[in-house]
Amino acid sequence: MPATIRDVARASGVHISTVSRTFSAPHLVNPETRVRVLACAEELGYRPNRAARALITGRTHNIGLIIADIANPFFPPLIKAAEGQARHRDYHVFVADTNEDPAAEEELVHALAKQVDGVLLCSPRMSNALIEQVSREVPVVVINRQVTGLPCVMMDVGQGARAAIEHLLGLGHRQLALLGGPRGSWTNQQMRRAAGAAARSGGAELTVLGPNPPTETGGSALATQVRDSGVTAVLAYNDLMAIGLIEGLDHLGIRVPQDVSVVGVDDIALSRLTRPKLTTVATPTAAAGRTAVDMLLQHDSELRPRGGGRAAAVGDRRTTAQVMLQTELVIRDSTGPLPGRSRPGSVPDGPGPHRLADPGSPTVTTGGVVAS
Amino acid sequence: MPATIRDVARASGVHISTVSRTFSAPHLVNPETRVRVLACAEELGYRPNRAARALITGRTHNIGLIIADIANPFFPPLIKAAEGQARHRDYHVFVADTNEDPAAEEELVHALAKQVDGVLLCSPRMSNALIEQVSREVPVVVINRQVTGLPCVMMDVGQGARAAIEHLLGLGHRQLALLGGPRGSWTNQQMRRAAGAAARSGGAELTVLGPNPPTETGGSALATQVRDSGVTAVLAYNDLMAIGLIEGLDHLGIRVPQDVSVVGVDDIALSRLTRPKLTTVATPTAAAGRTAVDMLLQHDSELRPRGGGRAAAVGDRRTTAQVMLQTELVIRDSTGPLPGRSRPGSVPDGPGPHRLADPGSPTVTTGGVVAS
DNA sequence: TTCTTCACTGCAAACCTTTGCAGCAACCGG
DNA sequence: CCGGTTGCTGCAAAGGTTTGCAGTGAAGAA
Repeated sequence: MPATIRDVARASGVHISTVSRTFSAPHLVNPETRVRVLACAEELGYRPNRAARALITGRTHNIGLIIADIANPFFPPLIKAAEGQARHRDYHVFVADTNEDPAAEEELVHALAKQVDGVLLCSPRMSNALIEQVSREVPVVVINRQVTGLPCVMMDVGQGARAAIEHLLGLGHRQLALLGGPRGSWTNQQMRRAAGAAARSGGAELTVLGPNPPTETGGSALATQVRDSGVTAVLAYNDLMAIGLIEGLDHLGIRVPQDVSVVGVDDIALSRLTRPKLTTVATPTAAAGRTAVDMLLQHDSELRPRGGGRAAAVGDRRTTAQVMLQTELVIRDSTGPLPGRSRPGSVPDGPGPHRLADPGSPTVTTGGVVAS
Repeated sequence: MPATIRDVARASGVHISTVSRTFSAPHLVNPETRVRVLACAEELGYRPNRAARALITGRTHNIGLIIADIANPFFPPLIKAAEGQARHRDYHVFVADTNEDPAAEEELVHALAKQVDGVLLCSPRMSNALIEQVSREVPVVVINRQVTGLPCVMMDVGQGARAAIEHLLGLGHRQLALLGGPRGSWTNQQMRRAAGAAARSGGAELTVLGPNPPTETGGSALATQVRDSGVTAVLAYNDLMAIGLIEGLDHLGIRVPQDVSVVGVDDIALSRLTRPKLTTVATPTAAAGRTAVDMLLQHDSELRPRGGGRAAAVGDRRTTAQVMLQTELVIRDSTGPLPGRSRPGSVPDGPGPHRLADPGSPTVTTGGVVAS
């Protein structure tokens, strides 16, 4: 039913190669011929078959985006930013969700491999070794993880966690807890290390609870543990867990921030909607999406050798940069002074969130260019 | 670099067709040969090129899912359900986001057309005529919209809106407002019609405000209008708008539900997290995702004719069913009795949500099978 | 022994497109 | 009038796979 290039050629009385050129190199064909061909194509509803084109050009003009959990509101801004950036470069993004399952992750990248020019691996749960292996099959940019030899875009959650801990120390807290995220998460490691160091150097004690599923339920399930541990302030792996925890504490009759302070990570839209509004470490998710697409497509314009070897596909790994994006602590209403010293009952509604305008572009390249 | 079928054939000393059969019809090849071929394939890291396979079989084993806005928490459960169902049938789902833009929508389905076996059009914003047109290019199942002659899965928001209005009437409200959704939304029409009828037959007045963007901001922007209109209860197009409205009213010093009652639609996870918890119309989004995939793939097993015509691709339209899924009103804390009669200050925390277990499968086929 | 059947494998066409090369006509400068 | 350039078009190979058909050898039946 769908018209092929041959149908158009027949209808317009030219060779198929002329039709092909009409679409992929219009300047090579006579204007008169061109309009005739275009008219026929229009009439027949012809659209070039991208799969067939990909077979020979080696370019699909698609990129894959693999993420752990679409339902986590952390991802949509990243997805949208990546889509927008890709669209500018005439690429499409296919999103796939792995349900936090490393096996599904691997299967997906294999399924995607031949249908896309590269994949963005976002917050991968699989091992570094496996990532390196799949990166030999298809160009990969890793988001939210550092793996040597591969292009990565990371968010400096270590710095964020440190800022959060220091904020809590400044409020007088000395008994702190960290709600760990999922096993296999690089972010989790970074936070743990940085938070631990910050707490130690502030003379405070940090209890680590976890690993846990990085969801609201994961957070609320920890409420009793948090209560029993006697801590007065908590840093959660992400906002969802923080919100879940607040919810769970509420059920136990523990108030936030009067009795316990809670800090999240991500600054998802939701964190502005809950009561109390969440103090959190804002991560530049949109910038991460844009940057990752740029890195994957940086060699876009390079010509592809015909015949000889396979395509020097997009994202040729001759220079692999590693980019670290900055995070920022946004102070809202879920943190307050240590219970003992608080002016009871009143939450300081004072200065409100002291946050700079949306980071967007202040991307800091720490890794620079690394030869591989 | 990536190994092709030819490399494997050479390595294992057989013809490429044997290699091909080893993967797509193992019973046709000698067990000994098979293990040898598999071993070589394993060693070379060979994976069949799905694009090339699709070129000849006419089946990509991919399905496209086009949605208006990934950031809307309404969609993720649907996406996940569709992915799960597809995986069972050995299909992959590619998700794409249109940013609520009808033009992007059309472009996307064209881009997807040749790379998938069918597309799920979820809450489309384009015209019915356009949908019918693209459905001639690629099999389509429409979600959240009724278009005659095409398979559709809908949620009965009309019934939901009616139930919501009746709930509000029961609480004594007579001045009602409906916060409209985006232009081009079928759901919007259904709600408007049903809510209008229910209000009329209850002797109440219904003001329609809109159209509006179906987001939290869209809701909060309407706060002053709602105040000035003097209504005492509001039904919003979706939960996001409802939550935004509550937020906006809060800034104006108007309390929910004491001063104004608010009902949302969708029952997104978030609606259980805000304070007050949202009264809302629960929609069976997961079931919708599953059902849509099933409908698209129902002719999966049919053999494809070689040569002759093009593939009788998936979702052959010989019988096109239209399925209507039921919705359910979930009463929580954002609705209360008419201000005049209320016991001031206390929100009835009483019976809590009186909701049946997650609907899941109670899917009701209203349309039955329709010849096309 | 001869014929049939069977299990397996090879051959080659087909899917739809891109692209290097060659052909061809018209035009230009000399 | 000739050699060269320019602008356009056709030819055919290539890309990786599937699959109908035909061929092979061996086993079984008559």
